[in-house]
Amino acid sequence: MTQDQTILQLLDARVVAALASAGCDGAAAVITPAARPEFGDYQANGVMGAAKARRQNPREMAQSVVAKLDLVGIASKVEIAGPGFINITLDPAFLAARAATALASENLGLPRPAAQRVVIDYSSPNLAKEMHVGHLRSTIIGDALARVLRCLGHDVIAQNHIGDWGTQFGMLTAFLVEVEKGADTQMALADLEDFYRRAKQRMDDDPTFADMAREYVVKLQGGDARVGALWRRFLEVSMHHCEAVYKTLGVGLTRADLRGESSYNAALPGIVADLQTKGLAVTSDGAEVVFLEEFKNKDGEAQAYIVRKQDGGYLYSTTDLAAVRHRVGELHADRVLYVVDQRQGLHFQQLFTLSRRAGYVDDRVSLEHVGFGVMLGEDNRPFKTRSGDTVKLVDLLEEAVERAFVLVSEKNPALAEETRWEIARAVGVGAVKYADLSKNRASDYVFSWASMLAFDGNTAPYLQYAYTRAAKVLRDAGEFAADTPLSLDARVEQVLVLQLLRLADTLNLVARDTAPHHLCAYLFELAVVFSRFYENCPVLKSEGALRASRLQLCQLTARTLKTGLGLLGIATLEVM
RNA sequence: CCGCCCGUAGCUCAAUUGGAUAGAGCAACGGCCUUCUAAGCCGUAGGUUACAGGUUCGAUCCCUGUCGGGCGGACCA
Repeated sequence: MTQDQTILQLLDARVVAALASAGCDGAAAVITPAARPEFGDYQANGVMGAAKARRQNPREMAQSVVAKLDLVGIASKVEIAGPGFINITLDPAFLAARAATALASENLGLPRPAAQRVVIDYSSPNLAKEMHVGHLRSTIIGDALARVLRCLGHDVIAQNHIGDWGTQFGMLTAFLVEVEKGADTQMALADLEDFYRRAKQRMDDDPTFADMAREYVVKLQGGDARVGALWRRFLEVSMHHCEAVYKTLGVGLTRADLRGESSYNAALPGIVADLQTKGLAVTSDGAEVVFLEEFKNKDGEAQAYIVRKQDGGYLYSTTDLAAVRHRVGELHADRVLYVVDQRQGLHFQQLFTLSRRAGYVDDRVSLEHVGFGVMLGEDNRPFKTRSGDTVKLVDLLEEAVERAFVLVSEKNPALAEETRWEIARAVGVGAVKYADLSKNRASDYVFSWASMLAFDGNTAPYLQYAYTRAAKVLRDAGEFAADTPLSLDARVEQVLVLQLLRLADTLNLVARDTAPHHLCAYLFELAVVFSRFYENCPVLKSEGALRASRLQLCQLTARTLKTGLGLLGIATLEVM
């Protein structure tokens, strides 16, 4: 059983109807949760705007809207305040009934909108190197969005657009041949960063090697079997590194989601030829270039978007054009999300403009660059360690788990060591992910070990802790009548239910704005309200219908926290 | 030179897209464990939302300008 409307949507529909009856056809209701407790539970802000547009007195219009407003069985109080706000307090019996429906539902009563096919391009590491902290954001933001959109009933196709093609693979495969004379492949590639550095060094030191590397690029691109085999071996080892990180992170990407740059290689000449045929690409200084007048260069002329270099090589512009054509033409995407850092904003604007002009994407398809800010160091410069390297993702996660283990052992020394490690993994990795996901993705943010590895306050462990508290109460309660009508007498119980019932609105917001931090904020607020309830409303010590009612609130809270954290890719624990 | 993003409490971040008295966490200070896990709860303090104008019933949000940061801008991605 699912609700066909959230409370917010229900109120919106009712207020819109009332506005229409009051002579404001088409006016928006603008419902939001109440800004302050004394304003009730929800407020409608639309009257002021409607009155302004019609040059009428907003207070009077609010009067006539409220007179037409039918909230029988929904609200216990409707008031007009300030310049024309309509404040709505919901009837506790209505809340209780909605909560009961959510409890009885398999999926917490989440609505299922008309499903879209959504292609999400995320993670997309460069396989020439090891994943570093910079890859964290794309990976976990994309993963969270994929989970949320699937939960809402959309058909999500993940595309891990790995960097598995390009000139550096000539150098790497050539170097692989050299090192294999001495050691075995696994050993040599145990540390990819090191391997890359050594290969680069050879390039700089030895002209003969550099020539060989260039020759290998040509061979690889020409389909040479031997170099191709080396390339595949290298990728295999590199993918294992990535998969280890995905496993630790709890990210759902699999081999089936791989669709690397190399897979578009064969399509690139066709893309350029097609752009030429359509009169979009022209030869300029030996390169194939599309001039887009939407974008001006420094002389105020149409800016160049190069799709083939002078030397005949292709660029990521070409690859991305092939990819978007594939995603829309063959995967039939209604919406394509690119979870790629903000610096590539201009590239995506050009890509989107050109792919529409070339007819690869029609107007019904939404192309969205889900850009995120770069990670900065504490000096506000792009994040690097003291030695100038970036921090490897595996090292960050390992550090987080170890610190969490120390803490778990302090708090709960009686637990078996293996159990403590299990908790430490969920807590440590959860903390890192939450620290990142809880921030607005658009702005740059400062990397700090302290805040990534914090376990108090607005952090994943706080949410996990709230879950274990609810779970423990339920375990200790034993059997209870789970269909007892809810009695929401205490205000804190009403507020808890109100928050519980806002999950669907939150997920809609996350899906619309591609912004997982709204879900973090929601879950934090839920945990705060639950903790307040937990402190003020004894559950196991209460009796009869009240006990059963409170146990159901624990149950709905536990399920909501588990679901919500699950959508962020963060594990919950029965004990911590 | 042009373009995009950003500037909010000491620090790290929010603010449901123009709504009411700008909210959290950390750090600081004070209180609460013979009552379901104190990774918790309650309280105090902390703000001219970079600055100056403008638009209107109302601006952190929109417009103009200034200052300060980050990033892009023909052959890396």
